[in-house]
Parts: sequence; C-alpha cells; structure tokens
Amino acid sequence: MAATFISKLPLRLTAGATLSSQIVTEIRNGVFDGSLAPGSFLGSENELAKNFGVSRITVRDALRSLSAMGLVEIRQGAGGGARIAQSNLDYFADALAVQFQLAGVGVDETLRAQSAIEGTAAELAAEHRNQEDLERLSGALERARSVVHDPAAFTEASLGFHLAVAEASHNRALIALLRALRFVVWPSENKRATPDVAARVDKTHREIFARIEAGDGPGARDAMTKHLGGIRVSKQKQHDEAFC
Amino acid sequence: MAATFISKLPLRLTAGATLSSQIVTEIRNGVFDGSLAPGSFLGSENELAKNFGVSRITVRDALRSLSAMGLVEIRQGAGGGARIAQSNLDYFADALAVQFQLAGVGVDETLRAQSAIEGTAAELAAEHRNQEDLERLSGALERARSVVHDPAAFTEASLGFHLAVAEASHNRALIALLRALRFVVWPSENKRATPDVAARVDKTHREIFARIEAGDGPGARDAMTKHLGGIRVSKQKQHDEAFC
DNA sequence: GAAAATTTGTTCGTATGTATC
DNA sequence: CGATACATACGAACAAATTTT
Repeated sequence: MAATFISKLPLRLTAGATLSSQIVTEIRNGVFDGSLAPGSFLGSENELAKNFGVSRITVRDALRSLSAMGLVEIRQGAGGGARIAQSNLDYFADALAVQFQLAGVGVDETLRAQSAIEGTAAELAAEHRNQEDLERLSGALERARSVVHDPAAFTEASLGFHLAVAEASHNRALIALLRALRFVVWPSENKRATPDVAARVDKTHREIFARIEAGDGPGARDAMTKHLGGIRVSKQKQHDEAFC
Repeated sequence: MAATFISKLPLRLTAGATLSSQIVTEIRNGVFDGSLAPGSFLGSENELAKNFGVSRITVRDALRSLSAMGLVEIRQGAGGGARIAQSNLDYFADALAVQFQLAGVGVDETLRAQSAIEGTAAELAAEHRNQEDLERLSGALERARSVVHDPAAFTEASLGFHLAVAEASHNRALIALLRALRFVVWPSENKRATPDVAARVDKTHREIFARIEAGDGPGARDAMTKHLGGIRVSKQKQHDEAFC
C-alpha cells in the first residue's frame, strides 16, 4: 500500500535548494504541523521516489538526513520502509555533544548549565514527588551506599540518583536537557570517587533527598546547587573529584 | 590532494552495522578524539570512496548523515568536497525542537526549563558583565521602548534583550540551551504584546538590567525567574501574554 | 523450519548543473 | 571565458536482510 498523504500534498517544493533537501523540508513540516505523527508510514524508497517524482537515490539522500535527526525510522524487509520515529531524546543529546565538541565548550561551562537544570529539577521534585519517586530515590541511595568501596559502581549509582531527581521533577524538558548535558560531560572526565569522597557524596545526596521528601523546594534547590558547585570548584582546582 | 588521515586509519570498521554507518562512526570518532578539527578537509566523494574502499553512493549516504548532524560541510565545484564543519548551535536547537515535537513536550514544561536556564544566566551576567555587555543590554532596552506600540517589533526586540542577558553570562552552554528552547517555544505560540502589556514588560526588563548592572547576582536571578514565572502563569490561564 | 516476497544496502555507469581556477 | 573539479541526480542491477507465507 502506497502512502496516501503524499498524493494530497501539492508537491510544490521550495525552490532553490536541492531536491533531497526539499523532501526533507516537506516531511519535517508535516511533523511540525501535526499531519505526520510518530509511527506514520511514509512508504518504501521506491514508493516515495514514485510519489515525489524523483529517483530512488534522491529519496535515499533525504531519508539519510531525516534518519540522522532521528525524525524517521527505517526498517528492511517485507513490511518495512520509512516511518516517522518515536521520540528519542538521546538523538539531540548526541547533537548537543557534537556541537559542544566543535565549539570547544568546556566542562566548566557545561557544569554551570547542569547546575542550573538540576537546581530547578530538585526544586520541582520537592513540589511534585510522589511515593514512587521517593522509592526510586531511596533505592538509588541504597544502591550507592552498598558499593561505597567500589569507585566505578558508586559513580554509576550516584548518577542514577541525579537522574532520579530529574525524573521526580516530572518535567521532560529538564530531564532531557540533563541527560544531554550528562552525555557531554560524563565520557570525557569520568574520574572515580575514592571511598572517603564517596562517603561525603553519599551524605550530601541524603541531605538533598531529605529536602525533597519534606517538600522543601528552595532547600532542595539550594542543597543541589551547592553540591554541584562544589564539584565544579574541585574540578577547577584539579582535585578531580568525581561527578556524583 | 587526497585526504591523508584516512590512509593512516586501519579501517577495521565496527562490524555489524552498515558500511555507511561505519564511515559515520569513523569520522565522528575522529572529531571526538581531536584528530579532526573544524575545517579539516576530508576529501571529495570520489576520494573518500577510494580511500574507504566503497562506492560513491555509500560515501554519499554517510556524508548526508554527517551533514544532517552539522558535523560536516559540503561544497560543490572545484576545491569543494567535505570538511569538518564549524560549530553551529542551531543544529542541535533543531534536533531539540524535533524531539520535543515528537515527544509532545509542551510549552509549560519548556518554559520551566527556560526559566532555569535564564535565571542562572542572569545571575552569571550580573557577576561577569563587562562594558560591552551593558551597552548591548541597554541598546536592546532602548530598541524595545522605541517600538512599544508595534507589538511584533516589540516582541522581537524583547527577545533580543533575553538573548543579550544570556550572552552577558559568557557561558556558551547556557547561551546554546536558551537559544534552543526559544527555538521550540517561539514559533508555536508567539502572541504579540499589546501596548499596556509591553509597558509592563519593559519595566520588568529594566529592573533585571538594573540588578545586572549593579552586580547583584541573586537579585538578577530572582527578577528573571519571577518575570518568566509570570509569563508561565499567564499562559496557563489562557491569558496568552506574549513571551517577552 | 523452509521458501517466497519485499525492502534496504550497495555497486557501476552516465548525465547535468555549478562553483572554482 | 573556457577548462576543470565537484556535487547532484538518474537508471539498472545485484546482494543482504527481514518479514510473511
């Protein structure tokens, strides 16, 4: 079955650009104006080529671009073809990492932005946390405490706590931005926490948790920004404290 | 002249994936490990095809993907070919907009994140602003005041003020995130400010400016978050106050 | 589980438009 | 202005992967 939406489109593609970029724009606009939703079937390469009146390679060029942005998913085989993708926030985390790398945006600047995001996330978490959030948070704390003598495992569990705070904010924009920033900072500078550092980090995390549990928004924000501010200062002094 | 870096690479591309995706990974890794910097020449399609031992179309597929992420720039004609791109933060702003659209992340959640970013940006602006920043800020304020009776122009000038605050923070991560979030919210919900609303917005902006000029970081943060919080509440009440 | 059908992945050849020298 | 180099685009074909029968 051929895609039906294409035939409804007048196909007066924006002049000037290349054919493939016009197809990209066409499908992109469809997503933004709501006529194409995640899961919408676009057709096979041959069908799209026929409907757009271009060669298969031109369609391929367009699909490669759309796929790289995470806007379409492509499956091989019978019943395959191109579909509008489900959202995957890691795609733009990747785009952010690429651009920060090209621009030479450093860890210090990134940590500031992370602090801005996580401070607000902690505040919202204190205001909107439910029982499930609290269980997830305390679960992360217990996991971290149980591996306080295993630097790598502690660092990992510690990251889990930060992500759980973000999730407790119930704000997907904050969650997505935090994950993206973590994606930038984590791989490049992941020092591990020695046991004494781990113990201090654990104490700080429990303080943050207490404020969230108590519903103390400003307190939670304050505790979180102080925590992250301390990490940033350690980094600057080359003490290389772990991100926890 | 053929690209030289390729021949040094063993070219044992990660197994399992498609050829073109292996080329994408190869070049991507080169950027992240520092062996490829913005401006680095990669070669023409023919040269790359020869060096990687694949057909031109396979190289093309890879270049389309890399180009869509904003990682390479492609130029036609003699002396053209593929080069590592200069950073362009609008690429990831676009990726963010796409994923938020697919995920259905709404204006309310986005405004919260924007508030988190701009609050910190205002605080840092108060701490790090220089003479040039202050001139740019007051310039934006004057432009806005001069068009207070032209809703569209006022909204535009007002956006300029917010961006100037972010720039005064001298933190490129915050600047990039703000621009990206603006990019999400702006097109979808851009109501214009009526003259009376504009006058109130102008007054608030001047308050923020005064705190930044005075070097009052917490005060600047507070004024900015209150300003944005007011916008968010207006939105919820369907008063549809403009973003200014 | 095997065979058939469908679709992407990949290659070669060719032609055309466009930017640089 | 002409020659050159390059991306863009088209067509036909086969290989590999995946789903359906």
